[in-house]
Amino acid sequence: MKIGEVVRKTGLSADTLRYYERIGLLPRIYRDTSGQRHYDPSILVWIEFLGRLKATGMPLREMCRYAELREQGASTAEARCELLEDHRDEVRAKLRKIQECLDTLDHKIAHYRATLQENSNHDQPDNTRTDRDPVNEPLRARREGTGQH
Amino acid sequence: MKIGEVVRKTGLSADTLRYYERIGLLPRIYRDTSGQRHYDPSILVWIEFLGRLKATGMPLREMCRYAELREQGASTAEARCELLEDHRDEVRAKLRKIQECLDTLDHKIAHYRATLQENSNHDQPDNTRTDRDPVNEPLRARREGTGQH
DNA sequence: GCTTGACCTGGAGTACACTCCAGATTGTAG
DNA sequence: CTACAATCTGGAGTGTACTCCAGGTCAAGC
Repeated sequence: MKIGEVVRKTGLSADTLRYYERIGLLPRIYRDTSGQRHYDPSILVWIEFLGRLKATGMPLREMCRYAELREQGASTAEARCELLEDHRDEVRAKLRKIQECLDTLDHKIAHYRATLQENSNHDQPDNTRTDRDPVNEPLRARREGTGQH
Repeated sequence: MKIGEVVRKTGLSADTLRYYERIGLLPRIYRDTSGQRHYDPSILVWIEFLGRLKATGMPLREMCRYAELREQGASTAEARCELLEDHRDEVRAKLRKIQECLDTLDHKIAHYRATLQENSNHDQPDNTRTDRDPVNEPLRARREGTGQH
C-alpha cells in the first residue's frame, strides 16, 4: 500500500502520516528503490488503535512511549498494559467530569428555555425592560469612574 | 476583590485572568485610581461557568462569542441558548465516542491481562520465544521484498 | 521612611499537533 | 515518449491556549 491508499483508508493526511512516522508513532516503513513508502496492511489496525487513544485524549508524547515499548517486543507487555490502564482510569475520570458539566449545562439550558418561553407568553412588546436575564445576568461594567482604553 | 483573591478562588493564574479579559471572555473589570483591578464577586460564578464550557471542550473562540452575546443583554438570550444547545449536542456526541473507545480499550486491556496471566502461569523462563504478543504484535519492519503491490 | 510583595503593561516565548511549501523525483496513463 | 499525478525531503508556518519576562508603579507592614 502506498501512502495515498493509507490516506484514503484512514482519513489522515499524508503529511500527518509522515509526521507520525518521524516522531516514532509508526514503525519503520518499508521503502522501495525510489524511496517511496510501502505500508503493510497491518498498519491500518495500528493507526485505528492510535485513533482511539487520540480520541480519548492521550497526547502524542504518551502514544510514542507506547509505540516505543511495542517496538521492543513482548517483554514490555506488562509496561504497556499498565500504561493503558493508567490512561483508562484518567479517561474514566474525565468522562465523569464531562458528564457532570453536561448535566449542569442541561439544567441551565432547561432554565433558559423555560424563561424564554415565559417571556414570550407574557408577550410584552416593551424591549427596554427585559433587563433581568435570570440565567445569565449580564454582569455589566458598573459605573466606570475610569475611562480606560 | 483584587486579582490575587480571584486567583486563589478560581485556580486560574493572574496571567490567565488578564488574558481572558483581553480576549473579551471577562467583562470590563473596574480599575481603581492606581490601575489595579477590582473584581465583583459575581465574576466567580461566571468563571465557574466558563470552566464548565472549557471542561466540555468548547474553544475560547466560542466562549468569547457567548460572552459577547451576554454583554449585549437579554435580547440575545435566544441566541445564547441555541449556542449552548449546539454545544451540548456536540458534547453528547463526543461523550458517546469516548465511551465507545473506552469500551474497546477495556476489552483490549482485559485481553492483555489475560494473556499476561497465562504466560506467567505456564511460566516459561525462555525469553526468546514469547515472540507472539497476541494483543499488540510488534509489526516489526519485515525483510524488504514483501511483495505487495 | 523603607522594604517587600502585589500588581501593572506590552510583548516575546512555549507546547502541541499538525499543515503547508518549494523544489525535486518517480510512476503511470494515453 | 510525454504529460501529469503521486510521492519525496527539510524546514517554515499556523492556531490554540496559555505562560513568562523585564521593567515599572503602588500599598501596607515594620
